Amino acid sequence: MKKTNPPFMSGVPELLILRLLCRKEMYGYELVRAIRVVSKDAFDLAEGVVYPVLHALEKKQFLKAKRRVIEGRNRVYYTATVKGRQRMTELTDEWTRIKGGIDTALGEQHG
Amino acid sequence: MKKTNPPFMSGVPELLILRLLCRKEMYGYELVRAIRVVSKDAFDLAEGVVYPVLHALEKKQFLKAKRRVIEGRNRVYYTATVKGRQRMTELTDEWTRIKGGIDTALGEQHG
DNA sequence: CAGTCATACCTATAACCAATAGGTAAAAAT
DNA sequence: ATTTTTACCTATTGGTTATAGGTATGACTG
Repeated sequence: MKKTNPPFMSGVPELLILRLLCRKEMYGYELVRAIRVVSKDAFDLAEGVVYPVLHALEKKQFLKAKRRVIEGRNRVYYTATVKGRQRMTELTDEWTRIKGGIDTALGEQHG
Repeated sequence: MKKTNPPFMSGVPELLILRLLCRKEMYGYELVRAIRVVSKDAFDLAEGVVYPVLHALEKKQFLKAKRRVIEGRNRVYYTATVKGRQRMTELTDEWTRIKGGIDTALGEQHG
């Protein structure tokens, strides 16, 4: 009994990651913690979620990766590309649209 | 190039259908149109989406089905069961939680 | 200095579910 | 007569989250 694809989560990792990487460059392990922080613990995305998303976004050229060694640690820093910023805007707009649709539908219920 | 799994749509059909069927009984074809109406055209779920969800929800005993012939037409009317209402509440709460998480994260960006 | 914890990366697989693209049948409208 | 609308259905695809592992190194702790 594995609980995958929980409701309302599709697109969320991508949006959060893109959003953070539009602000500043970050590495995967850092993103995992940042997502907890900026969502005030609403989301706790495991590394197994974050890393594959990073690789997919890089493949789609939404992100650019740079390998660096910092304090003896090997890190892969990611930044959003121009395409990535566009994608982020699209996703944000889509989020607004869908949020509006759901809240409209829920509100209608007692109308 | 088929566009499945669009962002932010997971759980949405289930929530909308449960919500509508908690109000009053409806049949599938009616639900398809009702979803457009209550969401003010934000969502246009095809029959191929709605019917499988109805069957899944009935199987999980969230819905009860009644076959009826009305005006010479064969219809399958669905209503939410007690379990279905509980599920609807859970889903609504989860929606609120996740919406809050995303909006918090998006808001944090310029903080 | 051995063992554990934290950092930092990774992948394979499962499970789920929305979307597409069909198909059937009968009534109503043109 | 033909097309449109009503009303039901299913098989398949595809994308993506979640889980559950695995590897390696540095830092802390007893």
